[in-house]
Amino acid sequence: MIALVDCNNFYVSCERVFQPRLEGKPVGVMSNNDGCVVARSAEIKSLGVAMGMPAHQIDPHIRRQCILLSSNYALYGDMSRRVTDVLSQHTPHVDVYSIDESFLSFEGFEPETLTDRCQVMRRQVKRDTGIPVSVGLSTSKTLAKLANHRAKKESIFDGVAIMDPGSEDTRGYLQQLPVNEIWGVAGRSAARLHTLGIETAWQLREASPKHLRKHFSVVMERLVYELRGVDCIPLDDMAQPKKQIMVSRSFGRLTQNKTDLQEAVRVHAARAGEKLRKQAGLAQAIMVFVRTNRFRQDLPSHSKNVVIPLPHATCDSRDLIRAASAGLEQIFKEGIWYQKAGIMLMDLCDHDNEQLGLLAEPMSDEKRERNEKLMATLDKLNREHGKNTVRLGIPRKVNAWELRCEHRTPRYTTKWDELPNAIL
DNA sequence: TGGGGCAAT
DNA sequence: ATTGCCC
Repeated sequence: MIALVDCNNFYVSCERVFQPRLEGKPVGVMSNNDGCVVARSAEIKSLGVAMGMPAHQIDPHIRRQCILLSSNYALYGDMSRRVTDVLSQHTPHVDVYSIDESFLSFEGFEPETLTDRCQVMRRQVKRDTGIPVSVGLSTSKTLAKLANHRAKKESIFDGVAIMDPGSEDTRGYLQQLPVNEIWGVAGRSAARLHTLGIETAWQLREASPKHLRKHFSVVMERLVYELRGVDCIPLDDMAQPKKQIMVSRSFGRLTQNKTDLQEAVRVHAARAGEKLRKQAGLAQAIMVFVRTNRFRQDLPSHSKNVVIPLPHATCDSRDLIRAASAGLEQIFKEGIWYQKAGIMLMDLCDHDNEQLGLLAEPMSDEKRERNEKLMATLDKLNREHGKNTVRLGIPRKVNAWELRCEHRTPRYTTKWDELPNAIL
């Protein structure tokens, strides 16, 4: 059996742990740059604030009743780790799927005991971390996800729902469920399914996998089996090293300033290097891209990218920064109002599969070892003493590309000087 | 008016 | 290489 544990309104719940006065109020958390609403309390949902809605599009009358917070990823990341720690006490197989969702394998456990077991787990998460979670149980990840959805929606389940793939109850549920509510089926795919006469989850389950593979892809074929209760996506599938690594940010405000873009690209390249070293990989190319704000039709639009091959496969931030800066030189244009810059590491490989370019001279083992040691030390310092303890090149304190986050709460759990204050 | 990743084309 | 799609 597989359990999907999903935190309820996760970012909002994290904020409420440290600000209980937010309980019962319409609270939303916005994406980076205070752009869109990405987490909503039940109360703000019933005011009609939709998921992903741009904050500035909320009706001013509604907006006045809401509390909208900037994202506080330091807090959410730490709370997420605490939740995962509790889950790990209940089964050795925890696969973290996203910041607020984990798949747990309960293989070998008695299925009859699982609902009770998960109730205990759920209460412990609430008691130890303050975060409310819901649990869906079934034999495939897709059904576990649907069971989780029911655990949230139908109060009879008290937060833990189990779906037997062969039961009448499951059949009835799937028969009334529109395909677009299945995990992995959204607008476009749903519309195409409709043209094949498939409107409900049950019809998809009963369809021919081969037929669907022809019209869609292996992903949709798998989904049919998943709906039948056959688990097709192995847990460690998600722990595989990434094939590409991207770091990009919109700027806090538009900028024409080349220095802003240079700094942003350097910081992004360094961050990407960190991610790359974490998965013990090497990159063989890096792409740099810049673009204007697509929504500003009053300004000239401009979007450009360039791929820079790296002379040798590397995870050294200095190499990545150098290449990224060279790339920016090629695509930067004066007089353009830029909104976003980013880099993508491509052609990733591991240390054993490094291919030498035709013209590349192999680096001496001694030199390579010194470089690796330097990067390892850099990562360790930033890990143990907080990020930005050591950085390559020093960005200016005030710049246009720093994110907007005017309503961010304190980083209660990760910064000594932002601890919650118990003295009134 | 977000960020990240993958697979199909 | 680029685009579309998904969360």
